Amino acid sequence: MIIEIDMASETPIYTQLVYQIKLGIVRGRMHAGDSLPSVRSLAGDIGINLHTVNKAYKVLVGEGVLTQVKKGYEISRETPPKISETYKEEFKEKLFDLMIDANVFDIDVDMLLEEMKIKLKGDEQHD
Amino acid sequence: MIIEIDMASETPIYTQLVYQIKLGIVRGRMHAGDSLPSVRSLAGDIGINLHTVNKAYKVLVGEGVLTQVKKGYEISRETPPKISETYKEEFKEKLFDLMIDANVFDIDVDMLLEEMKIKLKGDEQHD
Amino acid sequence: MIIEIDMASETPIYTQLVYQIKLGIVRGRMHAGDSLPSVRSLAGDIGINLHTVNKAYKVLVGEGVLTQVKKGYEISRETPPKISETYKEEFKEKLFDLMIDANVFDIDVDMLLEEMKIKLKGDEQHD
Amino acid sequence: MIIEIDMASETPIYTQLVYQIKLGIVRGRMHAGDSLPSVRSLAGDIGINLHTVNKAYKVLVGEGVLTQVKKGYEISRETPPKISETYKEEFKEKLFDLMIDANVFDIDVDMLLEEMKIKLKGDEQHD
DNA sequence: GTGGTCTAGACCACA
DNA sequence: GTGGTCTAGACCACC
Repeated sequence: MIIEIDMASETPIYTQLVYQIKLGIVRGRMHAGDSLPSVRSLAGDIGINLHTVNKAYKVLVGEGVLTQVKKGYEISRETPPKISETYKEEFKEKLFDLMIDANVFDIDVDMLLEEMKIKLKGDEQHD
Repeated sequence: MIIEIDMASETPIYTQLVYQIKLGIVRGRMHAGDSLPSVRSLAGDIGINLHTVNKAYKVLVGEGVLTQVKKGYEISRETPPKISETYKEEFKEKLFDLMIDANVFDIDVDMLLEEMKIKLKGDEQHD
Repeated sequence: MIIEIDMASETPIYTQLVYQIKLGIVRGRMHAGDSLPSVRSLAGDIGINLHTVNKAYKVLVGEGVLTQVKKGYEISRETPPKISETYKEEFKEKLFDLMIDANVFDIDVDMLLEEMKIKLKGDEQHD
Repeated sequence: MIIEIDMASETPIYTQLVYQIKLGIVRGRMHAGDSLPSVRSLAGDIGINLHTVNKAYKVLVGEGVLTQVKKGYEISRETPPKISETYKEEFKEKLFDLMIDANVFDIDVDMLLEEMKIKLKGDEQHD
């Protein structure tokens, strides 16, 4: 698993981890039913605290992205994970705030989104 | 000034305040050179501490959105405020993370953006 | 009298006024015994509050630069004004702090001082 | 860390703290990458409020002297911190005002500067 | 009236 | 343990 963590970023490490795992799914590197590395081994590989990995996994379980099974964690088999209304509200709030900034600072969001669609596909094909 | 703060939200109050003020500008309710309510009066109106308002104002000054003058704070007269490269990077990161979630949870971002463009204009015209 | 006040500056107006008056003396535009404009007229000319001009004059009296006489204020006849040890200590502190910044931010103070010596003389001769 | 704060001074405590930290760097007592004492521990040691220390640290981060990392604050690794034009203008203003006073009060700045260069080096070598 | 500074104490998120 | 946020209340400088 390829995980990139920026220790200097202001984004909490567990949050970065959450998004890196989701990114793996979006790019098609990980599929429903795949099992994840153990908390201990992943923490060791990345060089971060056990608790941090644990928290990231718990968050993903809470979102329905991962499922905890006997032998550890795996990608949930039911897709797409159902998201709660409150989560969707949070999502919209965040997006709305970003749009406000885009307006205030004159950022071209449409162009950025095009870039990102490409970046999201990433190396989807070489997997 | 119309300010809506959700005390139950996990978003810090000062951050909400920052976005509410920016929203006022984007919607055309406040214009370059307009002066803002004093730290104490706004705090009193909203029912929060003056330090919280102060922090929001300071953040906006740091972003170039507000300017501090002898008699208080006002909307910066130079528009649009130039945004630093590092800030833009942060912006892109946040947007990228949102796009990941949109993919994972099958959210139609394009549709949401249309909604938001309308919401952003808001009551621009009745002012 | 030529007084330049920057209302947008973070330096208090009365402080700017104090320095502008001292600058007039240093440049030889004003001499011992000269009387100053009345508080009211100067405030009117600059467009600031009476209290502000008053405070500046009071500070200068306190420093021995001005003397209050029946008809108003005049430049002290005794030169150079004696300064207290505590004032000199303050002066040294300020200068020391500036030197620290010069070191940290790699500013060439010697060069700046040369510039300033010229600027201080200013239009000394055309008066 | 050696920090000297004058509680009776009219200079704000956080400002004194800012200069004391810079002085530590200039004197070579602290180097790029060194981590600073935690906000709370330093506040406790000096006997001031943690918010006051916090503000000093924030100012230094804003100036590029300190960097905030996950585990706290550290001296920025990139040296020297680049200083903005507006900051340099402020610096020149302050220095100019001091030079005015030096002229008015007949203070020998050149001599003081020599003293200060020695004081700045301080105990650089015994460390 | 305005903002600036400082204190004291609380709760939370992160690692 | 670390910093982030928020509150409450105080005193001061400036205009």
